[in-house]
Amino acid sequence: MKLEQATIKDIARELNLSASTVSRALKNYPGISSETKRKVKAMAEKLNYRPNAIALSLRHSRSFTIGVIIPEVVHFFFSTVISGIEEEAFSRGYNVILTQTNEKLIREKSSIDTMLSNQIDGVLISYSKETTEFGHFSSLLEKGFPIVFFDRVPEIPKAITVTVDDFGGAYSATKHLLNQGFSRIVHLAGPPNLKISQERLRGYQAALRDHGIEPDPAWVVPCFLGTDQEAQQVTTKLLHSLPQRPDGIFSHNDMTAVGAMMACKAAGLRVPQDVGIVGFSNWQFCSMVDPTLSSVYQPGFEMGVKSTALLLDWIEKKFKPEEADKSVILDTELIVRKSSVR
Amino acid sequence: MKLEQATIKDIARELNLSASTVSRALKNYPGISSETKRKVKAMAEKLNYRPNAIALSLRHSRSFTIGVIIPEVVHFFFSTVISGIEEEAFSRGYNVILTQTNEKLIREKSSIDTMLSNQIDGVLISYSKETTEFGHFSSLLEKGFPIVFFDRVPEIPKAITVTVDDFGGAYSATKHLLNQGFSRIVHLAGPPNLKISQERLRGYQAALRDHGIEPDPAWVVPCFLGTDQEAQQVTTKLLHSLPQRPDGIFSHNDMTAVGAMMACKAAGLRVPQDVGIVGFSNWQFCSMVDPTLSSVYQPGFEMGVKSTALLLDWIEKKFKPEEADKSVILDTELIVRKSSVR
DNA sequence: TTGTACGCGTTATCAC
DNA sequence: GTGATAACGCGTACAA
Repeated sequence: MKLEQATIKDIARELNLSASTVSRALKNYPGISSETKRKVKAMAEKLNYRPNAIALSLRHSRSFTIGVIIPEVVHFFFSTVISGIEEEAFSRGYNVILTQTNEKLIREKSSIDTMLSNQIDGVLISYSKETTEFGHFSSLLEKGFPIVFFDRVPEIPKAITVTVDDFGGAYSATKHLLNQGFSRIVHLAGPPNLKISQERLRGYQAALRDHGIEPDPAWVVPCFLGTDQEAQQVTTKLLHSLPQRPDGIFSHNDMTAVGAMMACKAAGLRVPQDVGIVGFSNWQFCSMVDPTLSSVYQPGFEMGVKSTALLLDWIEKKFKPEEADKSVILDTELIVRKSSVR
Repeated sequence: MKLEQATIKDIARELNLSASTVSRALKNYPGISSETKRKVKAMAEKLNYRPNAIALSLRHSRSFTIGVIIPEVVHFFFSTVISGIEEEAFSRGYNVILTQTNEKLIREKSSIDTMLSNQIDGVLISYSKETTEFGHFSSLLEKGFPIVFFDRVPEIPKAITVTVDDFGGAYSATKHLLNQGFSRIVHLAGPPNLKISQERLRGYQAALRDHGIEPDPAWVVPCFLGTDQEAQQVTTKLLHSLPQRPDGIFSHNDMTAVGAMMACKAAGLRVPQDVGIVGFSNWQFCSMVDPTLSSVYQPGFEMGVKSTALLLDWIEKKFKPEEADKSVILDTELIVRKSSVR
């Protein structure tokens, strides 16, 4: 059974009017008798009329729909971004169609394809870990198609981006550990093709240097999967392999920070007395683990709102992307909890 | 700048053919010379032709899009369900448009409205905590519009539902606590208008009775928000207000279970030696808290796949909802960790 | 083997 | 104050 939606024609037939009159009456056009308007609206109500957005899209070559492409919904951070996106989009009369790539480049490309088929007006993208070249983005950008990148942003010309201050967040996290008297600080690093990983690494290094410590590459260990299991293994190995046992860990995300914490506890080390730990993102569970985990808060909701606002402004031609650099960097905030204070 | 998509007409013009010939050639209709097909396809490639899904929707009165309405994406459980939904939908050629209600009834209703305007072919719903009457669902169902409910399902006629065995999960969780020697077990209960809450409560009560314990209403405490803070407060109060101190906690979700755990630790009680705790859902962080949290696993991904399969089968008329009860109950599994084993 | 005409729902434009 | 027509992109019954 398909839902038989009443159309303008149905209303017109019932009232012996033309479709155009009905259309005008519904939209309160001048030059329609108020009597007619009344009758039309009553009938629309009675037939439970709902404008057909598909027909409107076809007519206007505008779908009032934006696409969102993210790696995974299960990430707490992305969940909060989504909330921000929906908030802004709905309040401005746009729909949102969402796909996750599961970190696969193929999915990323096919998502864009189907979205274009569906005549989306623009797209918000945070790309996958597999993505290393950006041809599928830049070809669209060159045609003037509105794209705003958030969080995981490519370094290509004309790209409009919304990020957080990853460098600053990493810097203050590391500085905080140093201030607490931790000096042999390792960094569990994210995938190097993501700019956020690079920035967090740079922030870590800068803080060390400013504290008179020359960063040692051996103290930067890859945790590219970003899972707690991986971090647990890596950290366990780390505690034995380095010439000096690390006494601080700055991790590129919270899952890995918790993994590191578990590894430390399993090795008989006390957190924070023996090892100080700081994560990145401030996920829900930071306040639930024991000891509670210090972390760098990223304003996910705000990022969603801001990216969407930029995209819709672009779509609605409230600015031209070439006119000015509209890219945005949002502030982070270090949330100090027990895992890093001794 | 709008993206100037090439249309069938463009291809036709370039090749001095009619639009219909191009259309047929692209779809490999018989009775088109292979030479023409070749030329058309080459030109389609060259112009980067993409069929306009909007036009197709209008023509077929089918959008090949399904709607998904959930309370919140930030819930780990719902995130996994979404993954399952996307998986099944995409593999069968459908798009997904997602909205979250933020537990608001108004948002739920308006979401349905905009989705209907967008001519979705069917909808998957897990309703909000505010929803207590189901007129906005049943009126659609009566018109034969395909709706499949998952997880939070209403008890209305004709509703097709996919749930997990909440009763069974709660029963085995409680039984497990009893078997471990905990006997004064409280239940942190969810909102009573949700059937899942009722079932989890019933499972808890049944397990107690089967163990010769008559359930005491005073031992069932509301935790309707479902947050860890709320649970922490409630539990702290609980530890002092009851005539006998509880030695076991079965909570209706994991956040509240962790809140309870924190309250117990803060009160100087050891988990699991003094108090055994079991949660529900098996969120990511269960293995990250200390002690690790026992919980009832719900197959979220599978739930997404199954609900979507049912919905699409209905849409594609592979079954008529009135013919048979197609509702599905998925098995849960108790994951025993440290918080409940002494 | 290919072309013509029409309709899906809506609205801008021109006509009366 | 209201009606007829055309157009958005596509597919198909019918005609040639």
